[in-house]
Amino acid sequence: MTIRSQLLKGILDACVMAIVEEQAIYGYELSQKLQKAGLPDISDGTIYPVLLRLQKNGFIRSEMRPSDSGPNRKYYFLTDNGTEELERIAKEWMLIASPVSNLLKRGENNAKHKTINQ
Amino acid sequence: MTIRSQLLKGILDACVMAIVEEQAIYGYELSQKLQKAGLPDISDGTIYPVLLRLQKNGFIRSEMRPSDSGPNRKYYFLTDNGTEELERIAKEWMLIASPVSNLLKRGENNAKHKTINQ
DNA sequence: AAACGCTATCTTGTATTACAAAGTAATGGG
DNA sequence: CCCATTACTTTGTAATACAAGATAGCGTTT
Repeated sequence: MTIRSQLLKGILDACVMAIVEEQAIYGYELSQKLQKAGLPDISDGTIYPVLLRLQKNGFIRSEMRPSDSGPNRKYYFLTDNGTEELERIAKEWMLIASPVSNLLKRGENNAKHKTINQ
Repeated sequence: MTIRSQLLKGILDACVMAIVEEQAIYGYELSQKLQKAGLPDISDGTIYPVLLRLQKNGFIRSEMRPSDSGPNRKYYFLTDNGTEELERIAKEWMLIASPVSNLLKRGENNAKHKTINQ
């Protein structure tokens, strides 16, 4: 498993909900949106389970619609519960991301750090 | 499992390494450092497995030292491999954290977003 | 029509890891 | 001697990103 996989844990659901909130979207298009948003190479084997999970939990709902070119598409919409959940996760994210980013900046020049214990 | 648990996945190792890089430290003290850094309530059931994993992978090494009050302490140091790994994870973190934060900002006012599909 | 490529979705299995829970052990104070 | 505190370890569980594979509709080319 890659580092990236681990970093995405838990936050991918919120990313998907954030995109669905902006506009109703179907799975295949979603992976392209994620790519544009700066999260490339999220495979459909990842995305569809996320969508199913979100729907099962009542955070999104779906609606089949025909396509001009190709098989039917399942469009997803954010529910009210989904909006609440998204807000909750977004808050938690900020709470975690901020201190982590600070820690990982590591004071720019680490050669300086020679503590008593070293 | 909480949202927070998921968000911490994969990044906790790097946080621990970042702290160990600053100064040699033992497990018990580490949880207090994490607290101060803005990551409270990381239990020892989480921290010690992290330390064991990092050591097994050669990213940190340890050294027993007597304590003035209580049992001996196992101090941890970052290895050269650890420094490299930390840098790798830090880069990946920035790559993920930035687009995620953007997505989760959700354009401040979402009431406006009424697309054709809604 | 047969073959192909693209669009689109779903399912199964695996590896990883935060955390709870429980246990072990050393020290010093009462 | 008991107990609190410090300090470390082990075991088990739940959650989830992803690979891999299966299914199927549509248009274009052969």
